[in-house]
Amino acid sequence: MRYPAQETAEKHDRIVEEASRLFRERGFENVTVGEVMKAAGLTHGAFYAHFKSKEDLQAAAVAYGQGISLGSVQRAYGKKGGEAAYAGSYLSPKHRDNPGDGCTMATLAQEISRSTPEAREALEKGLQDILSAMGGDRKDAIYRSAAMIGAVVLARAVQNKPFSDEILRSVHERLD
Amino acid sequence: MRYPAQETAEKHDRIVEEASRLFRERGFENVTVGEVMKAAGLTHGAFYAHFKSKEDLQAAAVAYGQGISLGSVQRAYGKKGGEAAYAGSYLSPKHRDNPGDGCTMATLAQEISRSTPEAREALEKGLQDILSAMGGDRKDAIYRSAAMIGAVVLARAVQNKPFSDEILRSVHERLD
DNA sequence: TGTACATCAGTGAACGCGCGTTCACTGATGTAC
DNA sequence: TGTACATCAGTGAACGCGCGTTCACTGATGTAC
Repeated sequence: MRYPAQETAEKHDRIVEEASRLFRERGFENVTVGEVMKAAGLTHGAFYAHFKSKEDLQAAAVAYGQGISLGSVQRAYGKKGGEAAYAGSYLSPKHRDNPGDGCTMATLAQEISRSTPEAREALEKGLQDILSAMGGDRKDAIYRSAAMIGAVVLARAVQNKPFSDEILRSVHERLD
Repeated sequence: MRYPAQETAEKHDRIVEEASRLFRERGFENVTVGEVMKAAGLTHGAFYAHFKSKEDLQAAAVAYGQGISLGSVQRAYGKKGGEAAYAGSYLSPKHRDNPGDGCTMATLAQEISRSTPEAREALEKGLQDILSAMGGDRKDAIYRSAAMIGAVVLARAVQNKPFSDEILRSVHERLD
């Protein structure tokens, strides 16, 4: 049956949000369309009323995730000492241990670099926006971003907790 | 039929080498067992005479790839000015454009962090060995590694060539 | 303002394809005596 | 040193499962007149 336009739009957003979270938690390839729809409170068949394909959803989910990240950067950099505060939270055990709520680039960048132009475009635009929001010297913003992302990627790959903590701390110290 | 033991061992090595290359090029999930075996000059059925499962191969391929990386670090850091030379080649367009011949962590770390304990262990051991081979201050080695890996990950995700080059250059400058 | 009808999000069964894995079979190797 | 036999890497067909996608159908919404 047909549903009110506003409800449909809300469901659409919910699909993107849940997809973004699930993809960051477990990777695009390891999440099924059915799981995303179930998380959004719908059945899998309805998916194609909202998106052309799973890859289409990926691009939307990446754009959404990058938007969230941009918001975090803007909020942190809005206050003084924001640069250090942002590095502190980015390089925290909390961020490392909760990829589903964290930076899209630190969870999906490698997968996305082998994915569609649309998904890559969404990541790229998000990164440019984030670098702008960081302000200051652009080279410095790039370099801080690379170091933070690399640190979280390595800290998540490593199984030994003290070693993982050491990675976060070592990079954090250098960025202060 | 049965084959000479030495030939079998050579084929085993070839499977691991080709797998490592293919996984780095296209990701573990996007490479089939059949493709790996074909690249090694065999048919897919023989795979299970060499490995228990595809995941088992992944761990072996990661260990192999990390071994190659360790060799590169040892060779570079053996000469004076090795630290800068290593950063220069790691952050080169050539490395960015040839993931199949490059650093395993810069291509597969995110996928591996969601994979088996064996694959993660192989990555972790490789990283520890590399940090040791870099010598000097350990915090510095960790921080340089994170920045270099993050830079290559971002440079590969980005589609705009000048932007991608800018990422490599910006991080390179800070590490000199 | 009311009525007729086209639209379309959602359901759940079904399809089809790809891929990891298994299996029966082969025949040279390598070992036991 | 020769002979019998067990081993086992390799082949290629087949299996089975999961997942993305399609499809017939439903029925309330929203629009045209």
